[in-house]
Amino acid sequence: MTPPEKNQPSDLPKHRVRDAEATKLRILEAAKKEFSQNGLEGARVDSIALEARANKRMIYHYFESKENLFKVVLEIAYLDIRTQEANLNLEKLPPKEAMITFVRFTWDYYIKNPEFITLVNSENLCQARHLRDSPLLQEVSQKFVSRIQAILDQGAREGVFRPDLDAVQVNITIASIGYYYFTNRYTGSVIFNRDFLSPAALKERLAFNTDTILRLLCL
Amino acid sequence: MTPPEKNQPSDLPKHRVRDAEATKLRILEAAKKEFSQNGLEGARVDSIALEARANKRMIYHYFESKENLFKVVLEIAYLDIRTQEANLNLEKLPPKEAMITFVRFTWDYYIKNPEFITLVNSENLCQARHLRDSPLLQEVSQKFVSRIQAILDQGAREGVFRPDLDAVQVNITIASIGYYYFTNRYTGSVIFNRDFLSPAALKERLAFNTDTILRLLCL
DNA sequence: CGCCGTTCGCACCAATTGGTTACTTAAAGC
DNA sequence: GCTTTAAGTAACCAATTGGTGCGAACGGCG
Repeated sequence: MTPPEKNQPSDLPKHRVRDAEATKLRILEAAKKEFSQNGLEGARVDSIALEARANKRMIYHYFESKENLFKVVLEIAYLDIRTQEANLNLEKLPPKEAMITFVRFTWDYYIKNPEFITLVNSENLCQARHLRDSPLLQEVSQKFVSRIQAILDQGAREGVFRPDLDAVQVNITIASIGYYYFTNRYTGSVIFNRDFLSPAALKERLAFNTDTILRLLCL
Repeated sequence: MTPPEKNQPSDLPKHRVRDAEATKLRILEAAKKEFSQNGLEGARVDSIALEARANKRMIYHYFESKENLFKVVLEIAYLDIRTQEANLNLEKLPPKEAMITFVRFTWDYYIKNPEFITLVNSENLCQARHLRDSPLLQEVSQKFVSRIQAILDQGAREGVFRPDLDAVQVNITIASIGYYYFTNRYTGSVIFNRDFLSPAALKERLAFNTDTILRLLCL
């Protein structure tokens, strides 16, 4: 009797075709999942290898150590959110619309990329020792802050925003009111006896957050 | 030659006096420190025993397992912040002053109890499985929300606050703008190239947060 | 004083962990 | 085709981990 899945011609072969890049990507994807679910200490290298359908030896071949693998995963995650944010082209919008869009983008990003938050939490638990010397990340972040500052300044010039708003403070506030909601959704659900992730709750919270930020920014 | 510290008569004796309560307390204190520094998975039972100057066997005797020890530590931490908050007697203050005091209290609590934040983060990493069934905590939290709601309602009646403010949303916002600042201070310092914990930065952020909340609450 | 439960300490275990040695095999270059 | 380089595998290891078995000793009670 032939195997039923004939439409997968020798799919999942015993000896996979050699493809270093694909293997690296699978490892990175599996590592992101494992690290975000279990933290840096809780993550198991064997689990990552299994999930990536790669041999454990390959992980050490490509990424040297568990710690370094975490560092790479984290850097990619940071670069991703900054890249997507840059692609919003906020500077082409009126300041108020730009900030509303930015608040919504940050919110949506957390929803679509829940791993990001737990990865950042893990990095802070170990005092950011992995990206302490990451000049690329610092440069990208610097540009990011400058873009937000330009929007705030433009808004002030147009008379819709308060003058002298600090982009760092504003950005911390925007990130925090979304970040906290998601990172603490489990304890929050217990304490406040609410489902934090119901569509209604999500919609209500985003509206609340947008309102909070507009009240903070506008004259 | 006699030992110099005569004022400590046989302090740190080889065979410590038997005191179950004191031993439990030392274990809990050491556990809080270890869990908050290394997370649930990263924490080492041997380290806790060493730090507590107790035998590892005692930890399992009094607390059954590492997981249960974490649960007890976490519950105590939650009860502590709620107890201190209740002792503020916010209801005796005018609504606006009450909320300003509450924002400052939350902020100060995070500064004085940095372990609280990392413990909560650890609990959320494992989806709050330890305090999922903690009726005591749920009851305390319920009263806490009611107190804040009473203040918001009173403020609305007096015409200083907007009507129909949701105490849960407001409280999440107040907690978040402080919590995020501290939990992400390490990655934040790298990304924004600032010292998040300098006295000037702390003062500025508290002022910013108080302003943010007043703009959110007031008419 | 002597009993006995509680408090404590040592040595130990089975299981798991991150990481490695030694080898095989596919594919790119000539 | 043949060689060389790199991709991939399996078995293994030393160290560490959460957790225990068991005996010792302190101290309250009768």
